[in-house]
Amino acid sequence: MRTLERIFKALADRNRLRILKMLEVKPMCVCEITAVLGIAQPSVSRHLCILRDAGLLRDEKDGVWTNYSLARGGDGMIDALLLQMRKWGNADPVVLRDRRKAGMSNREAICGRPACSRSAE
Amino acid sequence: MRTLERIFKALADRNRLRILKMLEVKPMCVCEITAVLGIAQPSVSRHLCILRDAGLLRDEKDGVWTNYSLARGGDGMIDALLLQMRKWGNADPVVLRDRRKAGMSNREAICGRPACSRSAE
DNA sequence: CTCATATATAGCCATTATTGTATATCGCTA
DNA sequence: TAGCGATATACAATAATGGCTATATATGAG
Repeated sequence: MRTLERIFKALADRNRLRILKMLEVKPMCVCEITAVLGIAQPSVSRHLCILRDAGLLRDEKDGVWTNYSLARGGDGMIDALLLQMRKWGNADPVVLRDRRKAGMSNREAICGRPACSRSAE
Repeated sequence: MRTLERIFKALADRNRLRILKMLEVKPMCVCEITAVLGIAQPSVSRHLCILRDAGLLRDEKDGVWTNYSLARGGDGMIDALLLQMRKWGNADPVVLRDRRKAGMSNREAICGRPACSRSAE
């Protein structure tokens, strides 16, 4: 019950839904998600934290970056919910725009300023 | 997106989840639900309103009473969600207790005081 | 070591959500 | 019509949420 409530609380926010819908396409790092959402980075960090704590996302550190992706293969409840979610909201203009933005601006385009020396990637 | 958010917001509350889980067993009127939840009646009314506006419940007036039941046969999204919900939280102690209470105390037992003249039912 | 960058945390503020009390509304019965 | 009970609405107080700014942490480069 506590778990169920936490999951639904995590889903009960417009920006967090946007995050989930864009992560359905591909894993993304915090700076990419921040660029798409257009809100402050700390806000994004907190949203990601809430989604992760609810079990909906997993994070994987990759050097300086933290990549977030949809959780899978864990709790059956989460899997079922994420599977359902994939069917919903795909025609929403905001989701479409976010995905377009996410597709265009990959990490290099966002964080890849000269001073960042991201050439190793 | 707006719809999705409203649905999840409706589900993101402990007492509203309790309401849904007890309505999975049988339709109930407001006074029955109030007796089970143990919170003030206006609060219950408000919760029911939120769940109904999200499309999760439907209400049906029956004389003095308003019976609430799970929505069905309407939006595919709601149906799928309610179907999933039936699988979750059934072992939760709170859900079990609520259902036991709901089963024992039918409307007559709750509202059926002598002055209420519920003999017609 | 020092700096720059990516991400997380802390603190504060504005908004929203939840609750209870009081009151209004509606339906039934006498 | 008067009265009672079931439900809904109004309102005020408190709590929770989401956003931003500032700062801390961590990782890699030089």
